[in-house]
Amino acid sequence: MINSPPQKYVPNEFENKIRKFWEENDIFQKSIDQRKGYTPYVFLEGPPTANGLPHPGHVLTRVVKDLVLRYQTMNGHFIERKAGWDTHGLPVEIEVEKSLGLEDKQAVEKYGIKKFNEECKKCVFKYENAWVDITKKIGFWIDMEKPYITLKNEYIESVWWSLKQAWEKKLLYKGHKVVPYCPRCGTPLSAHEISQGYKTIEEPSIFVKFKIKGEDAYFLAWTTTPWTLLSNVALAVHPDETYVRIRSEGEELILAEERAAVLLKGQEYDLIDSYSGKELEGKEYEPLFDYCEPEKKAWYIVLADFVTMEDGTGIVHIAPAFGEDDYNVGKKYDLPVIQLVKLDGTFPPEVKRWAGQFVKDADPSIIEYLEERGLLSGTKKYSHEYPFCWRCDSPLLYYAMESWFIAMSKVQDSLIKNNNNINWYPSHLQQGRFGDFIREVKDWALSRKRYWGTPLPIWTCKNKSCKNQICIGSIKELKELSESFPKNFDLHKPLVDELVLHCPKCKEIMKREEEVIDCWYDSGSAFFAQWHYPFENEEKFKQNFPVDFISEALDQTRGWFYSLLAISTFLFDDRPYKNVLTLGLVLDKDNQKMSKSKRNYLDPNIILEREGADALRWYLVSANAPWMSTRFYEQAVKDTLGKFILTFWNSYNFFATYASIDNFNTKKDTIRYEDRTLIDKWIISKFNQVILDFKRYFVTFELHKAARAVENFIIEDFSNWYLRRSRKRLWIEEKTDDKLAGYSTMYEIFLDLSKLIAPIIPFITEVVYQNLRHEEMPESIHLCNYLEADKEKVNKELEEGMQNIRDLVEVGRALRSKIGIKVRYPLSKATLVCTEEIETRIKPLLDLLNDEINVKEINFERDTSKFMEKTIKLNHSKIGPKFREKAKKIVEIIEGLDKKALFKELKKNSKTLINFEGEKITLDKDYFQIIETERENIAKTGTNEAILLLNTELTANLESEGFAREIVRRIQSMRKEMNLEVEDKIVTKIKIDHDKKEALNQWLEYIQGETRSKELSFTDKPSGQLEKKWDIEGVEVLIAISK
RNA sequence: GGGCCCGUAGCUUAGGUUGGUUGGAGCACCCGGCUGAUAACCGGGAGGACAAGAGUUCAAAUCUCUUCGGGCCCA
Repeated sequence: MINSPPQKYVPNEFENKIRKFWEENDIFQKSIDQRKGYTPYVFLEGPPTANGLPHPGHVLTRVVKDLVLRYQTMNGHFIERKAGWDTHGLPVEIEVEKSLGLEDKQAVEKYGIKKFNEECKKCVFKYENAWVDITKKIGFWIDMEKPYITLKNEYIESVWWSLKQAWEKKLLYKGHKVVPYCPRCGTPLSAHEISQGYKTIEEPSIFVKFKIKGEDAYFLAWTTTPWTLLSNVALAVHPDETYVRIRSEGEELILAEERAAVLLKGQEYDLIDSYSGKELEGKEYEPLFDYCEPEKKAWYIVLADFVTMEDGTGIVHIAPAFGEDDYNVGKKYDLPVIQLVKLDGTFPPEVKRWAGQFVKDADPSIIEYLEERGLLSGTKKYSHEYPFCWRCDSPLLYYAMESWFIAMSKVQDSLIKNNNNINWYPSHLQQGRFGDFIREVKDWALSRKRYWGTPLPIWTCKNKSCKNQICIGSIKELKELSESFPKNFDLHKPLVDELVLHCPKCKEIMKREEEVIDCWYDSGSAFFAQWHYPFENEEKFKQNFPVDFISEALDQTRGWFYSLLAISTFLFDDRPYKNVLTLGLVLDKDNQKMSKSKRNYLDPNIILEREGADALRWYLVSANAPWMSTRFYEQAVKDTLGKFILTFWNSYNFFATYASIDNFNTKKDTIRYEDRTLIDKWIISKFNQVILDFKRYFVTFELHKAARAVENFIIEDFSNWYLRRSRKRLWIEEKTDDKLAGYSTMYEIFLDLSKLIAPIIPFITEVVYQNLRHEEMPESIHLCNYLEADKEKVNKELEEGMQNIRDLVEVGRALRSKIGIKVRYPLSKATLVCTEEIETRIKPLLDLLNDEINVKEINFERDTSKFMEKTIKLNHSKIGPKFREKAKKIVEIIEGLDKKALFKELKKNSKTLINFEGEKITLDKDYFQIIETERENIAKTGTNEAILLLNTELTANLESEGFAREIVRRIQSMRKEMNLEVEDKIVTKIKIDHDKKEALNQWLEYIQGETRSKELSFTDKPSGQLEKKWDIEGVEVLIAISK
C-alpha cells in the first residue's frame, strides 16, 4: 500500500527520522554483513585531526567517500569502513602551548613534558563529538566505534615495526637537514609555520672577489648573506652557461657572460677568454677566511643547475650549513660542512673578530672588513622575501640541523614503478605534480625535535667505545631490554626516555635519540598499522592490501598520498592503493580559501539544519568535477534544494497522492510493459539510458556528470514532460488500463530512480523507498542491489520521435504567443509539413502535440504551397541608388498596384512599365524580391524536422469552448484557495450576462465534470462559502462555490 | 622564485582530446502565458570583447607562446 506522503518536505525533520531508523535497525552494519563473502572493495580512511572543527572542505571529502562506498556496496562488494584519527603533530602542540600560555620549548620543558603531553592527548579529542556528530548528520557511514587512532600503543608499535624494517634495510640514517631555524626560540620551524611569516625586506647584497689559486685573477660571486661567507666551502657555476674572463679597472675577473653584459653595462672592459661552466669545474681558489681547517677538500668550483642568470654574477657562493641547495651540492661533491654559527645565532669564539655577535648584526662589519682587504667589488640594495619567526618575529636562519632520514632516494625506482601502477583521478597528477615530486625525491627527514609524537625508537649506547645503536621494533623487544617496565604504559615521551635499557653488546646503559617522528609517517602507516600488523590480523592485512580506493583533497598529494606510497614502497615494494581520487578544494563565495583565521565560511551544521544533508550532498557532487575547486555558500545549496530535491519530492508526492487515493496495488494492478502506452515506453527508454550513462560516468569518477545526467532526466524528462503529460490520465475516475499503465510506470521509475541516486542522497531516497517497498523487499534501500539497465527497452526511434514532438510543442507555443491567441482557446486545425519518414515517426505521438497547442486536428502535407502565397516586394537598396529623388515616388506607385498582377507580369516579361508623372519608366525584375507570405488565417513556424502551420480562425464555437475553460480555471483556483481535497465535491453558482450564458450552454457538463461540481446553476446573486468577481477578457463574471 | 590546475552572461556552468554555420544551458531579471505538481511549469526578451595580447591557420573559445587574475603544492 502506498501512503499519501506529507505535502511539505522538511529536510531536517525527515533526515533525523531516517537516521533514527538506520540506527534502530542497525542498517549500516547490515549493509556490510550481508556482503560477507563477496568481492571486497577496500577503502582506507585518511584520518582527520580532531583538534579543530570540521569545515565544508571536510564535508566534501566525507560525502564523496560515502557515496562511492555506498555505490560499491549496492553493487555487491564487501566494504569495511574503519574510521581513523590523526592525533600527533605540531599543530596540536601549538594549540596546547597557546592555551597554556607557553612561549617556547624551554617553557614547555619547565612545565613538564608529561603534563604537556597529557594536555595534547586531551586536546586531540576536544572536537571529537563535533566530528562524530557532523559525520552522522551528513550520512557518512563509517565505523566510528572501532577507529584506528595514531596515539595508541598498538598503532605506535606497528609504526615502530616498520621503522625497524627501514633500519634493517639500512634506509634509516642520521644526517643533516637545512631547516629554517629561530635562534631566539632555539627551534626549527615547520613549513606551515614559516609560510605564515614571510616578509619583504631590503638588505645589502655584495659582490665578492675570490682569488684564483696561482693566478692573478678572481671569481666574482654575489651573496645576500655576508655572514655565511665565513662558512664558505665552494663556488657554484651553471654547467651549460658561458663564463667570461675580463679585465676591468686593472683586475681580471671571471663571471657569467650574460651577467657581465648586465652588470658592466656602459663600462669599458677587455674580454680575455671565455669558458663553459663545465670547463671551470674543480678550479681552486683561496678562501676568504681561515677560521677553520676543513677536514675535507674545499674551495673549488662545483657545478649546479640551480644557478640562475636572473641576478648576481652567475657564480654562487656555497655554504652547506646554511642553505638547502648548498647542502645538496655539498653532499654531491663531498664537501665539508663548516658551521661557524652557534645555535643561539652568534659567532663562536674561534671567529675571533666577531665572536659573540649576532650574525645578521655583524653583516656591516664583515662588509667593511672585505672592503679593507680589497675583496669587495660592489654592493647593491636587494629586496626579497625573507622568513621571520611567527612567534618572536626575529629573522630565521637556514641552518643545517642533525636529523634522522629515510633514504627514499635509494628506492626511487620502486617509487616510480609503483606510482605508475596507480590509477590517478584526475590523471594529470600521476606524472604531473606527483610524478615530478617523485622524480626529484629527497630523503625523508623523519625526526622532529618536539614532544607530542611517535617517539623515534632508536637507542644509542652511552659507552663511548661501544656507541652501539639499536632500533626497537616491538613492545616485546623494549621490555626485554628494559630494567623495569610499567604495567600501564604509554609509548610516548617521557616514559620512553625514562626506561633504562642495557646495551645488548656491552651491557652499558643506552639513551634514546630524543626526537619524535613526523606525523605524516603516522598517517602514512595506516594501511597496516590500523590492523596492528604484523602483531595481529595478518590475514586481514593481506586481504586488504593494496587498498582499492582512497580519496582526499588536493593538498594531500605530497602529504598523505605520498607518505602512504613511500612507506608501502620500502616495506613491501608495492603500491598501497589502486585508485586515488583527488578532490578539489572547497572555496568560499569569492573563490578564497576557507581558513580558520578568516572565518569566511558558514558552519556546515547551519546548512544541514536549513537545507539538509541531501541538498548539501547533491550540490557538492553535481556542482563541479570532483577534482575542481568548488565554491561553497548557502544560496547554492538552497538553489539545489529548490531546483532538484523539491522537484523530486513534488513529483513523488504527486504520484503517491493519486496512487494512494486510487489504492493502486503494486502487484495486482501492474500492467505488462508490452501493454503500456507510448509515453510510458518512452520514459522507460530514457530511464534505462540514464542508468547506462550514470554507471559509465562512475567508472571514471566523473561524478558530476553522473549527477547532472540524473538531474536532467528528473527535471526535464520525467517531471516536466512525462508527469505533466500524464496528469490527465490519473484524473479519470475509473481504474482504466491507461491509468494503471501510468501508475505502473511511475511506480517502477520512482523505486529504481531512488536506488540509482541513493548513494548520493541517502535520506530522501530512503523516505521514498519506505513508502513504495513491499514486505519481501529489503528493509532499507541501502540494502538493495544496484540497478542493471535493460538495454532492450532503450528505443532510440521513439526517443527521436518524442524529441521532434517536444520541439514542435515549443515552437507551436511560441507561435501562439506571437499571434496572441491563448492556448486555452482551441484552434480548429494545424498542418505539419515534413517528410514521410518524420510523419511515421511522430504520428503515434501526435495527441501530445494536439493537446499542448490545443488544436482540434492535425494533418500532414509534403509542401507548404497550399498555405503560402508568393508576392513581390521592391528592393529598396537597388531602387535608391538608381532613381535617387524619384525613388520615394516610385515606391508609392508600386505600393498602389495590384501585387498579384504585378507578380504575374514580372514572371512573364521579366520587367514592368510604370507611369511616373507622364514618363514611362521600365523596372526589370532585378528591382524586386519574391517573398512568400502566409495566406489569410494561417500562421507558420517550424523546427529542423517539420513546418507547423496553424489555422488561426476563431469560430464562435471555438471561442465559447475557450470561455468555458476560462470559467473552469477560475473555479479551480477558488477550490485551491479553499484548500479543498482533490475528491471534494462543490456547489457552484455563476452570474454572467445572457449572451455568454447562451454560449456556455453546451459546455455545462464539461465545467461540472472538471470542477467536481455536483450542482451548477446560474443566478443573479450567487452566494456561497467563497464568492469572487472575475474579469475574463472584459466580461464580468461572479462565481460562488461551497463545499 | 619554481611546478601544477583553473579563468566562458550578474551567478553556476556545457563545449576544448578531433579547430569549421549564429558559443549552448540553468539560476536571477523583465514581458506574456499555463496550472489541482505551487519554493513548480511553458513561450519570449535582455544579458558574452569565451581574462588580455601575440602567433599558427582559409578558419581559433578550442592548438602554441606571453601577460594578468585565482587556487594548490614546493621554495
